[in-house]
Amino acid sequence: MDDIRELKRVLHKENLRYTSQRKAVWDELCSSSDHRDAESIYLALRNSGIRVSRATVYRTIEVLVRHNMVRRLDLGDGRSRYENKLDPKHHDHLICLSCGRIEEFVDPDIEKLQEKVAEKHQFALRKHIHQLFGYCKDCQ
Amino acid sequence: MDDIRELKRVLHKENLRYTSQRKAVWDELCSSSDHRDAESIYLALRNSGIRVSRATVYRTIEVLVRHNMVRRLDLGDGRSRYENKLDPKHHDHLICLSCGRIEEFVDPDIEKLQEKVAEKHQFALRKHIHQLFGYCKDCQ
DNA sequence: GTTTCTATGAGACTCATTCTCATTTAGGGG
DNA sequence: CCCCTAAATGAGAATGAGTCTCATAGAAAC
Repeated sequence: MDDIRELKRVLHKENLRYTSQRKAVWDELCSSSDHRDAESIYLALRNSGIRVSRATVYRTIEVLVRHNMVRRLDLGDGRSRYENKLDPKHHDHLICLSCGRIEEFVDPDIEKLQEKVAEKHQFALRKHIHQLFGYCKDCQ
Repeated sequence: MDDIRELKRVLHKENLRYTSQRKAVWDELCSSSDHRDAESIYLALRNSGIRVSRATVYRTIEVLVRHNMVRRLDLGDGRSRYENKLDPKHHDHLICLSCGRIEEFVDPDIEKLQEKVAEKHQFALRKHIHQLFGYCKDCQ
């Protein structure tokens, strides 16, 4: 991956050091486009022999989220999930209540309507959460 | 409040007993249309002299949510909020990132588009979370 | 290489929520 | 009204995701 450049750029900008652990966490988040929780990232790294602690995984994710390289998702089960956000196309999520499967959707009309709602309420919109919960076609 | 009837009906339907604690939690949730967390409900009841435990507050809310009398909100700060849902008009939320103020919104067009998205993905839609985060007019 | 100052790891800690289990209570007979 | 039994409750222990602490390791500057 050459997205390492992006990581270096961001760390440099904040006067943070480029370390093997920060690289490893970012690589792991780039290696799949899944919705990963912190523990699974921690375990994946440990299992591939990388010496890292949970604290560092959390601390690194924190930095990545702050710099918009990673998006934090809350699926309502008490564990945050993270997805690599370098691929810049915005999307929201459909979540199956039975099997947990996650599908992504984009709807420009909804996006526009959201902006109108915010405007009407005089809110300066920064982000949104839009999640549809139901049963996927295999679970109905 | 005469919504006590609704509580009795639901408890009866599930062969659960009508207790003073369950009544108190439900009353408290009806007494304001706010977005309350479990601790504030617990404290409000204790302060008005009602003998109840945190466990019972949580257990009762669980029943109320299961029976659609209460909606659970997740504002992303690690504490669930609850709102009385007897007043049946559905709404979603605008949340101020600075002062925490919550405004409600309804947009029938968005609701319709959501259904279309679910249909396109062959999901049987059960519920959704739609939250807009930004800065309210006082905080900008 | 030495200095300096940030990053890390291990494990303690926090805090919302859930669980356990001994005790109390609701509610249907008698 | 009282009894009986299963369900509900309270107190506090347990859980689990996430954060904090602090001694040590390692990067960057000199």
